Amino acid sequence: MAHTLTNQEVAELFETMAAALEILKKNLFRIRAYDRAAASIRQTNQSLFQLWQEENLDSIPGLGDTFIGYLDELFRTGKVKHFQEILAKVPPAVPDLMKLEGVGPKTAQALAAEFDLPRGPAGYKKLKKVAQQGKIQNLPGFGEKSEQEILDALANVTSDEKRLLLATALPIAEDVISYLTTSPDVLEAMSLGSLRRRAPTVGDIDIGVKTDKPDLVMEHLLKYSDIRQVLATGSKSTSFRHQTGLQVDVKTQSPDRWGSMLQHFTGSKQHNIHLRTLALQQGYSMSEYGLKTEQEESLSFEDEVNLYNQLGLVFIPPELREDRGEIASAQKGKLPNLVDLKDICGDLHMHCNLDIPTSHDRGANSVEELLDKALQKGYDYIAITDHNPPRRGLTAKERLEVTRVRRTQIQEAYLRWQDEQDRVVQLLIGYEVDITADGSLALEDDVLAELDFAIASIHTSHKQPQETMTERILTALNHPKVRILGHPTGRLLLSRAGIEADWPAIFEFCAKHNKFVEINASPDRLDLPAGLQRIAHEHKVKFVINTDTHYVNNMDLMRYGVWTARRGWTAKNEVLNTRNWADVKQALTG
DNA sequence: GCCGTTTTCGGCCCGACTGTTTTCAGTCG
Repeated sequence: MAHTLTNQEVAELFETMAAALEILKKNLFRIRAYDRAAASIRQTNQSLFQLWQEENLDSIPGLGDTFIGYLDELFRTGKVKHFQEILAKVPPAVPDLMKLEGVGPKTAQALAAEFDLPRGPAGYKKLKKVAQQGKIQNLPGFGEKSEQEILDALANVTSDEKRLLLATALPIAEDVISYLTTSPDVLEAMSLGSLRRRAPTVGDIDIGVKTDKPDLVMEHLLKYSDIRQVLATGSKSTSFRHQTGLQVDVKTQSPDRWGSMLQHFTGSKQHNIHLRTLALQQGYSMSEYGLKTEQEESLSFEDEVNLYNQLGLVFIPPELREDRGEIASAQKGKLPNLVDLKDICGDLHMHCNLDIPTSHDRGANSVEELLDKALQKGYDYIAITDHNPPRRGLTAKERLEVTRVRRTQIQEAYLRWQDEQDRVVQLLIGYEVDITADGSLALEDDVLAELDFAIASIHTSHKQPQETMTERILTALNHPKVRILGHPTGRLLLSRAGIEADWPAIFEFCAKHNKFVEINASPDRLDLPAGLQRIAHEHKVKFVINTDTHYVNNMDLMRYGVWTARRGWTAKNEVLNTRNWADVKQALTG
């Protein structure tokens, strides 16, 4: 009987092992190997368990023969004997204690051993008690301040650990940046880290400031009104907890080293480690300040392009910096020509507010409002794709009837609107059709025949087993009217994992039958995820980037879809809605 | 314990900040 574990659970296990080995003062590089493997597992989109079943675990960087052996044992038996032996040697409370801010393996070990702390909430409770009694400050290596810090960390333990959607964090960062730039000493300020890499969710906000007067900038920053608590402050770096609970790190750098600082704090960590290893091979030691030769000569960089070039690489866009092969590709000068927001010529998935029965939520705005916005954005075409009429409560005949009425109403509104414009915005009329649990579409063929095209999406029964799900999707895609697979995995960031399916089989089908795979720009979806896009490329799949607009201003979220596509290494020529109207019309209705 | 346009052995990224320290260890990113 196999034991299913999520990637997160396995990653945590490896992190716990790394901490235990550190406490036991084992070889530093062995510890680092566990940490690297954990990081690698965390950022893998594919299920580790599934990869194990397919004997593909060696495709994950950082997993060698030994680790793969451990994982094999873990998935077969639910435990790893070697891990249990190691973990038995450290107090059981250590992993929980390490979740506290400022508490690492050594501190956790010292506290757990001294006070005989149990694991979980009981351990936190006892720790709080001894801290309040002033018993911690008397331990060697501890003092009054570290005791207080432990109390502060305990107070934050529940509210912490939160990740936010990219679209939630970005405006917070933009507010801090706009405050910073009110100081004349700030020459430039921009978000770095996972925010700049446009990761789907972010755990903190990193901001870089270009300045010649770092002390004055930090002084200015500490007066920012939304600071809840200052965590650390110096002239190079200040960290604070924002009112929202999010941690914000602000770093300063002089203009002559701005490029190195951007690179360093944009990360990712794994990308930087790889890059520094490459630098070492070329005789440089690399840091946030620049490169140093073996003769201690320093090279500084005002911008990132020069820095990458110095290492023999073409510039790597931030979205690619995840150590997923981008460094090797940049050495060969072979990075894809990534799609850009300005390449987008239209939006092919949006919902309007016509009073026609729909199976899911209707849009909030009229056809004319959507067209106005499309014109304003310079689009050449849009598609209005409301949810299909429901199966319950309507007869097949009524579904056909409301579909015809809808089409007439949209067309009349469109013609009236277009008549008043100098520029043409082309319009397609479709539905977003539910893929029902058995793979049939939620509409009859004669209703589908009324449409220009259909997007097929899963909105129910997300938990079907992989084989059923795959068959279900392939059956739906097989209908000639269906041209787009909408929000393919159905994931909702921070709340729902995506479906399990045989993606290579689905992608192969899509490529062969000219079906387009949607990259949904809705900030809580960002679906198809980057890792699956990479697999889709291998099968020569074409994509379409859509906003799935329900409120007219959602059309401005297109940039999130483009960023997601870029993170998946998707090039302009792989995206349908970068093409002209004739191509799009042919592709969706031909 | 991983990994290889130097290698199947011998390397393995770099620095800021903090607290408790008389020169540094621990934590974090």
